[in-house]
Amino acid sequence: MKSKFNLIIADDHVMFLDGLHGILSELENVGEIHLATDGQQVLRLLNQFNNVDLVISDINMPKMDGIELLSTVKKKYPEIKFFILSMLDDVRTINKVVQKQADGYILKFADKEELKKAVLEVLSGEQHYSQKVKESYMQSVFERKQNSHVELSKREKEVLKLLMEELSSKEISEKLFISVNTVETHRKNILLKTGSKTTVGAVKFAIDNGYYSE
Amino acid sequence: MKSKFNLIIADDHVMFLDGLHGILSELENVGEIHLATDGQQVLRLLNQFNNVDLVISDINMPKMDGIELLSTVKKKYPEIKFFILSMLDDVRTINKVVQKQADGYILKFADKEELKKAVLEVLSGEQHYSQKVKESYMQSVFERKQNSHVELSKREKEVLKLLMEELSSKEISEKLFISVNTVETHRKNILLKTGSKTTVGAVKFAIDNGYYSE
DNA sequence: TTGTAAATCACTGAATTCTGTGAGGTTTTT
DNA sequence: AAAAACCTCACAGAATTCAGTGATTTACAA
Repeated sequence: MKSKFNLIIADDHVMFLDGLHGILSELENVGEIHLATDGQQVLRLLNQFNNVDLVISDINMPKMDGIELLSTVKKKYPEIKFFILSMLDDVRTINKVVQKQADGYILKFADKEELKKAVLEVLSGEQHYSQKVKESYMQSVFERKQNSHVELSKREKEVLKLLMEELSSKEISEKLFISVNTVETHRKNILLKTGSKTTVGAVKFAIDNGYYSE
Repeated sequence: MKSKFNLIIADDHVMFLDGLHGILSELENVGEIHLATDGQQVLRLLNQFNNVDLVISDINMPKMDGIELLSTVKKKYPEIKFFILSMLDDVRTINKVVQKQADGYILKFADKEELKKAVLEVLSGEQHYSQKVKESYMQSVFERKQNSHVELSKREKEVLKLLMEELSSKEISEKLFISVNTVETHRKNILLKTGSKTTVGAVKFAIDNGYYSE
């Protein structure tokens, strides 16, 4: 294990960045700390310095957000540790982060001791997720079990996607060059498969399962 | 002008609070700094210490948010300076803060130098608003009614929430003990306010804006 | 080859949503 | 005190969705 590690911290709130910088410089085995206010800047820094060990990043940032940055970094520099420091604690965000193999996820509600601990853990190869994050993730895993075996057909997905754009059955039928009756049948089957009573359920399903790209 | 001023800083992100504390202790004419993680705690501190000169507060906080706290403090302790430190830069929020006579509004995008400068200015009786805040406010003054910001009424939120549970208008009316016609009117207005063509749009809005807790 | 799933279409009737318009009382803001 | 926003209710017709049933064709797999 190295004695000095070099970091990049990214957050578009400069003031928060200043605070983080202060907190992390208190750690003895931390060497250089580079600061960035958006994702692209992080990539430039990684290009410039080839001795970076850990990237700590917020999610909401201009130009390139933390999730996208995470993907990019993990693909291009698989050996670099990456963890998310965000105030977002919703299920969907957490899912994305876990899916993309982040080494950690800390909420900004945490105090600086937890942050320091997390940094040290991640640097030594462990993972560190906030308690709340873990709970949310468990919950989502449980929820997913309920509709994981749900598979929509290709056509049903197309219909659902257009439905998400607030089109009526008639409008969808015109877009897909099929009969309104057919669209209605597809919708019926979508409700059946997703266990929904109304279109509302189908919309929630679509969002939960990524059939809808906002 | 006093030589030492005492502050209270309030933010529910403990880590941010730590950072702020560090930054502000660098100022020479700052004396005691009290920390709080919600609005009610600030009120308790004000009750306990009668030598506080300035409160710096975030907006999003549990128990009592920054706006409400601002009102309360300004009413009860008109001589105490108060400024908002938030990441919210939407027109509506800014309007409220300006209306309620805050001594300043700084965005978390600012750097620590601006924060220090702002603190000193406010302590010496001036106001300090971030450039962006001023711009947003100006814009809102000109645009007046063109508020693109969507705010649902309390009742509308209730209806939307039940709608998200796949209830029909009839079922919602039974839950809220109101007429079906009323529910329909609320739904009508929800579609209007959110600019939706169908319920699908309302559902997407609900999810995007956290009106739906999965 | 037989079966299963998918995609297509049709018909009906009931239920629900959407659109439009109006209106009276309450609460909040200005 | 006046204005604006909110909550309530009503009616009505058009449009849409939902539920149930059944059927043909294709495609892929057991």
